[in-house]
Amino acid sequence: MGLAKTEMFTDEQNKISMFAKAFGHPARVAILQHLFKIDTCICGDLVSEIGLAQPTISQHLKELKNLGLIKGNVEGTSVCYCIDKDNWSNMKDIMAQFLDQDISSNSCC
Amino acid sequence: MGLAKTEMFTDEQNKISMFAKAFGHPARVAILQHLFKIDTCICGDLVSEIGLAQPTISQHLKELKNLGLIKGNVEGTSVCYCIDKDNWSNMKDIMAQFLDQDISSNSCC
DNA sequence: ATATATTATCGTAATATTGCAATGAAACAA
DNA sequence: TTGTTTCATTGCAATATTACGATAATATAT
Repeated sequence: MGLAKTEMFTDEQNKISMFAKAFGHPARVAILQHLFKIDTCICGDLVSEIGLAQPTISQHLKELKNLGLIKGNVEGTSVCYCIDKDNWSNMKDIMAQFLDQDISSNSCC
Repeated sequence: MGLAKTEMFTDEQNKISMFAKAFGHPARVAILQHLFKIDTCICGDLVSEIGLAQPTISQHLKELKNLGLIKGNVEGTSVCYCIDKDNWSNMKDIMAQFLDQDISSNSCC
């Protein structure tokens, strides 16, 4: 069906999977890494940096923006995209809670 | 196209996105959380715990197993699934490197 | 006004993902 | 053997994702 049954899961589980889905494409990982690296960015840079077509990059940026992980300011004819620090930090806490679960030693495998 | 152009990205970027994709569905998040919680598990438990049909759970388990995040031992008629601790730890390091990037303060937004 | 530059949106094609009913495979019990 | 239990696999339908050409929208420059 291609449709996740989100209503049967907790808000936390849905939130984790939504953030994870955003990182589930190497282009978005590359975009975020580049935004961290230069800390100020316009989309044109990304198109030449990443190697995908401009509409494709624009679409990936839109997804990251909808999730709140980045924000963009219009500056003349171009748009300046950056990491949204507060939301990134918040996301990191949620993901860390999931990734850093303790593993006890009485495993059967 | 639905096809990610993995060849234009680094191994690290592809690895991050592959792990993230595994966490990109709430059912797999729930499965992993449950495996952490009880530390010994058979698939039957998960079907009643999660609420999806048995073939669906089995498919999600297969994906997690293929990535190496969990492993399964056959025990009579049932299969015992657990977290693969070494691989989980390794994945955590890779994800942390991505999530914990420093944000300098000369942002434009 | 016209041209240029930059980004967003639309439309479409190709592929991937999700979910489940039906069925298969393997181990065990009676 | 025959049935039961448990999990995997197959096959299919519905939806989502990815990518990009064409085009629109906006701001700036000449």
